Amino acid sequence: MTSLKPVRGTHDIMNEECRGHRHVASVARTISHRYGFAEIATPVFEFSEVFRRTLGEISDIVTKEMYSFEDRGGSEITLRPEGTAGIARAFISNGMAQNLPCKFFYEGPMFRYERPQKGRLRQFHQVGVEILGVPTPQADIEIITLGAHILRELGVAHKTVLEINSLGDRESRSAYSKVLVAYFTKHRDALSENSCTRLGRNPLRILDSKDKGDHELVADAPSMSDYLNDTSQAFFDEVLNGLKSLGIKISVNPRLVRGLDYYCHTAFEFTTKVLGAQGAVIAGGRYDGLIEQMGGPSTPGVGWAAGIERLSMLLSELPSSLRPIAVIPVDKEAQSKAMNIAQTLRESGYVVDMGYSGNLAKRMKRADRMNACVAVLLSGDELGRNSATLRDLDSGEQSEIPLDDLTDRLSAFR
RNA sequence: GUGGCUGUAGCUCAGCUGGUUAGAGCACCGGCUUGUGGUGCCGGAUGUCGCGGGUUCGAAUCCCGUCAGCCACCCCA
Repeated sequence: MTSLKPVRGTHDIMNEECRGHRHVASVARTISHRYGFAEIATPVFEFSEVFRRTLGEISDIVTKEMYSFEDRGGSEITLRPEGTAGIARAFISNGMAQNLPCKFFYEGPMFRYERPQKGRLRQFHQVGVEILGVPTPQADIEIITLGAHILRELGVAHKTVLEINSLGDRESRSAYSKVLVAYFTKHRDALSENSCTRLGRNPLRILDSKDKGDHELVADAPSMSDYLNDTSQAFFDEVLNGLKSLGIKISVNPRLVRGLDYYCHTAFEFTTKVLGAQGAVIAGGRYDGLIEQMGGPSTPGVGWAAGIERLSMLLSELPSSLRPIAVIPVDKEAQSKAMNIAQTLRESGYVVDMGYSGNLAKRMKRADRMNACVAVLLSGDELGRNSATLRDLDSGEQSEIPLDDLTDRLSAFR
């Protein structure tokens, strides 16, 4: 056991946890489907270039978190660290610009070489959605509403808040960026070490620094909202109003930013306080520049991704699973007939458990452990009379019934 | 990548300032009950005390290293 451990940051997902993951994924899938999103499953690995181009050479993900390797044919391959890049690639590869808009839902494992922590693993799982080809705020509104809907359906909405901000279009953003760099450069001495390095490569990120000293500087820093040009402001207002009219509660957070260049306009996160430091459960934004940056036709996009593990930890209870029916042969003569009966029941849609060995007591015990609702006891004698014993495992009541009535009688336990 | 805490049975943990056969509860297996589970009673099995090295007459206990987990930074889902 000591030598056969899973790789750091990975683990085996089973039982309750597995059911939790499944539940999150299936709720996300069905609700997304209701909004017209079609599922897409891109490969879990791509040429490394796909991620380098979309995530940018300087992002943390690309510089230190990718699982990359050279395959036997000499290709540079990377296990996907997130889902959008693969979809953008698929969009271009398949010439999907021909029938816009495209609405995609995806689900699956992602890989990032990070130091494991609560809500942060090296192999983790996401569900996500993307809308490609819609330049107007309707897409932003729809996609955020979808996120809120999924959280509500999962019963975790009350544990989250929706934070939202606008990064403006390219013009607004670069104007703001200049002012911000100037401001922080002036106060460089007071800035934390981390933020000083961010000043050079990613000044916007200073805005959500966790350093206490930085907070004061940030509080007095020029605000993005003052630098949005008219188009950008109008866009943001429309998103905000649209969400309000759909009854979505929002909290505008002018310090919410996105690191990567191609992000513009809407940036949002559904965050929670109950998961410690890893508070974002759904995060996304608009990325009008992405497809073009990858070499495709200029196509606007907006999307989000959600962490299945994180959402799953928020779940307070799982939907109850179907209780099985235990089919129990009491003696050897009944063994093969029991198989037949179990098979018939399974084919008519019942969940049936039948153990492989053990006397009656053991099989009853097993039925109990499996949380079976009813046991069908079969013996040679009874089968000779064409009957079986039906035992209600909750009340303990049991009676002998004709085999022909079995399916009907069991329907009461469905 | 940086810092702090932790690592004893399948799980949750106890084991005081080093002292000889390493414990409990839950779970598991068996029996009371050879055709009846969930409660009860009785019994049983299970550990290279994370791994490697060191100090010592003696290490689960102290020291060093390493690996892993947790928490935070960083980053993000």
